[in-house]
Amino acid sequence: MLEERGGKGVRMGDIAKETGISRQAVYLHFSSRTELLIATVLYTGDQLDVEARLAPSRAASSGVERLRLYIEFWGNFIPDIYGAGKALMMAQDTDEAAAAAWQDRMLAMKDGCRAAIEALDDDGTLASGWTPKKAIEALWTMLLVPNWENLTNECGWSTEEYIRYLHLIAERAFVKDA
Amino acid sequence: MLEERGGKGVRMGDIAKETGISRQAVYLHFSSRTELLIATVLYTGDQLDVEARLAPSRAASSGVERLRLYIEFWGNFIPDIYGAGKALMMAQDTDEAAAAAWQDRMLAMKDGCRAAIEALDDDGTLASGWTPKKAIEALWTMLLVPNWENLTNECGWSTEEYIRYLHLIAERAFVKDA
DNA sequence: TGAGTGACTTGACACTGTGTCAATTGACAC
DNA sequence: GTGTCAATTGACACAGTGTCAAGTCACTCA
Repeated sequence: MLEERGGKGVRMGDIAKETGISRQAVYLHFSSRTELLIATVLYTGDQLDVEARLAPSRAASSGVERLRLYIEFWGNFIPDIYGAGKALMMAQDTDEAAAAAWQDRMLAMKDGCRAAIEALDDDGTLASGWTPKKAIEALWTMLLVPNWENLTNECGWSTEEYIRYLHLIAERAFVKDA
Repeated sequence: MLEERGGKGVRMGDIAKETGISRQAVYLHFSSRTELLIATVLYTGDQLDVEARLAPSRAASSGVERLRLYIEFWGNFIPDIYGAGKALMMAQDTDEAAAAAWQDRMLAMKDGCRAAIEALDDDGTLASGWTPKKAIEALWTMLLVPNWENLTNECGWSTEEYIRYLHLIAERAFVKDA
């Protein structure tokens, strides 16, 4: 349902109706809407076998390749978690627990950015002007979901275009002589 | 108040209390919370004399300079509208009118991106791999408020750092041989 | 057979915040 | 001295989340 509706307009009552149980029964399984959303995000991640999808980028033989493959992983991953993710993002404004949970997921994504930038740095191919820390933060920010949201929803970019142009930007910004 | 609290937790009753009138009297001036937020964003923009601040970038003698000056303008402008802007962004999720109003402001910002990229294109200095349309959309997305929010709030970047590193990224991504 | 248990149901209710409505007040203008 | 305008007070509707109490139904174990 979250996927169908882009994370918007899914209430506890809707979920109950859809599953054929009462609204109160939903609360017997999840103590709050936020807890349900968090569980959904985590479950979705598990189902999609994140580890397997990350394997290529982890196996990369150079920093540049690692960066490319990580962007490719992420660009293909976002669409699959967007519904639940968006709902959690929206809940952030009013719910501390939701904010912390989403923040945690995003910090996990940041680790991938760190790995890519550090690999570049180790190769001596991190572009001039950057400290690794600043480059990690910049790459991380670029990959945040609202950017993907704007490029796909407002600008009509496909997943392929998102990946292609993020490669372009990231390589020019972060890779020496790219 | 919006500025102080980062756009969060300002209710109609709080505004009433702060101004020393009743909550209902607020509704005599603004028919809804969204209308008040929109008015605040527009008023803030007027107060800050956007036109004057934009003058340098408009007077730029090259595409590269125009891009640089536009980023500088924007980087200095965001902090000043962030409070009201954030409140409007948060209202987007539940309120169509808020979404349309914020969208409209962001489209105005996109015009600046268009001017910069087209100036580059006219100079023949738009980097390879881009169509002007895609470059405009990419630059626009980079400059969106959530990115600034992440870099300043989560990463602790100052306005100066934001501007410096956005210059770096944008020039490498969009300017030929930069 | 009958007590206990666990998952679930129904229905009522508290809370928050937005927005509406009706009746009233006090000041100023002509 | 009447009209008007800005504001007031207080009550209320609405949506959505979360809580609570009482009851149902099936299954298990002694």
